[in-house]
Amino acid sequence: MSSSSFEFAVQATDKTTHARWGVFSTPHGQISIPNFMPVGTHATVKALTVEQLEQLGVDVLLANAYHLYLRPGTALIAKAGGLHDFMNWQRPILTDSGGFQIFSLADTLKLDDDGVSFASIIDGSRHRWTPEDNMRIQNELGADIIMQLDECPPYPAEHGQVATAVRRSADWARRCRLAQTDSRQALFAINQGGVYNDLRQESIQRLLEIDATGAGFEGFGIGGYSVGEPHEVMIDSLAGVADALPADRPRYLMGVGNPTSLLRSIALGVDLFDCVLPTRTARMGSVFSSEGRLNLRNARFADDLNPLDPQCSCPTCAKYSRAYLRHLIMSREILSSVLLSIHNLHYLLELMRQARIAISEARFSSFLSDWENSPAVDDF
RNA sequence: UCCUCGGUAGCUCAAUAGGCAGAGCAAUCGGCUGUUAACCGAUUUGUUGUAGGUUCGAGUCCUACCCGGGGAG
Repeated sequence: MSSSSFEFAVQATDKTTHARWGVFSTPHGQISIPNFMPVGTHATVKALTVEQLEQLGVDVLLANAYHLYLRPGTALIAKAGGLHDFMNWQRPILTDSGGFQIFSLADTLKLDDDGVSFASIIDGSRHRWTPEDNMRIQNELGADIIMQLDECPPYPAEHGQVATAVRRSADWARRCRLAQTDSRQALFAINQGGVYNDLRQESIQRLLEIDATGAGFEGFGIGGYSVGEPHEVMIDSLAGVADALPADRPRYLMGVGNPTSLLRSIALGVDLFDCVLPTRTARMGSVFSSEGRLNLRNARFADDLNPLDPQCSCPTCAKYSRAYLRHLIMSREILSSVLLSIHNLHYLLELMRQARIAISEARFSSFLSDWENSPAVDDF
């Protein structure tokens, strides 16, 4: 570890799986692991106030450097005192570099070994980032954890294309590490390699070589999954990745958010997750539940006066019926986004709490098998 | 009573000169995974007011009637 501002303590490791329970300490507080980070791309988790996020027990939020750089601009956020003050969230924040946008907004970007050029999706203006530029931008944003600039290839992608992304991302990790010197910010490198096991391992080796030069990474992201490959393919591939990353640093599986994937990944040794799934699908009327995914738009809920999920302890389930929530969705009332986002985030956060307890009590395996046999398990 | 305009999907409306009746919304269902997403996609519904007529062919032209809006008296 290159800085004393950050400390990672694994308090228990499951005996039969690779699940870990612990704490990652940052300047803005502790992050328990395993944990889920709600996504707040534009410095807001859509539809929710920071007070609601605090009440949900959120440890850490994710924001996006690409989008915030374009609007409102990093200068304003720096002037406000950084992201924490700007958005009034005093707990940990992680910013994503914009690497995923290199994938998801490929039409507007051009990549080369030295960096990325792109046209603003807001006004078409031209921009260019090197890894060093990206570190400066994320430094101005001031998150506790920042991600290296990386290249996230699509799926499917040719071996050669993914290999290029692996090598480029590793070189950018090196440059980000050299450029990032603020001890208040942890830098996470990102593993790539798609579904090619040899490239995943090559990526890890390249990152560990940089790590071994003295200026280590405070954690590791695992990127390039959940971009369209079948779930089983991801889990099979991930099995050889999480375990190969250093045990003394947190492992963050980027962009994965369905409940079963979270638990299976935790069993493989993953500590952190983020995903738009709970909040996006909530806004669209779809919810996690002890009965599995429910689409509240379905007509069968029209006169269902039962709680959303009778087994859920969230504020939404405590007070509102399925029929009322469906009415809000069908009427396009913005309250539906609020109430269902609260429910879905609570669901994943509670799942993570239960996983932590299970690991700490050395019974994660049975916890996982109970899940696999429950109606809540996701359909794949 | 007369004149006039109109009647097409649950709703609002399209449909060249007669030539396979179709859009939006609604409804029903599906999708969403480091957010360009209060989004995207699929599907369903018709005695074209009624009864006749002309025509190879009528939502469209002709006749009568029914219903509604407007106007005149």
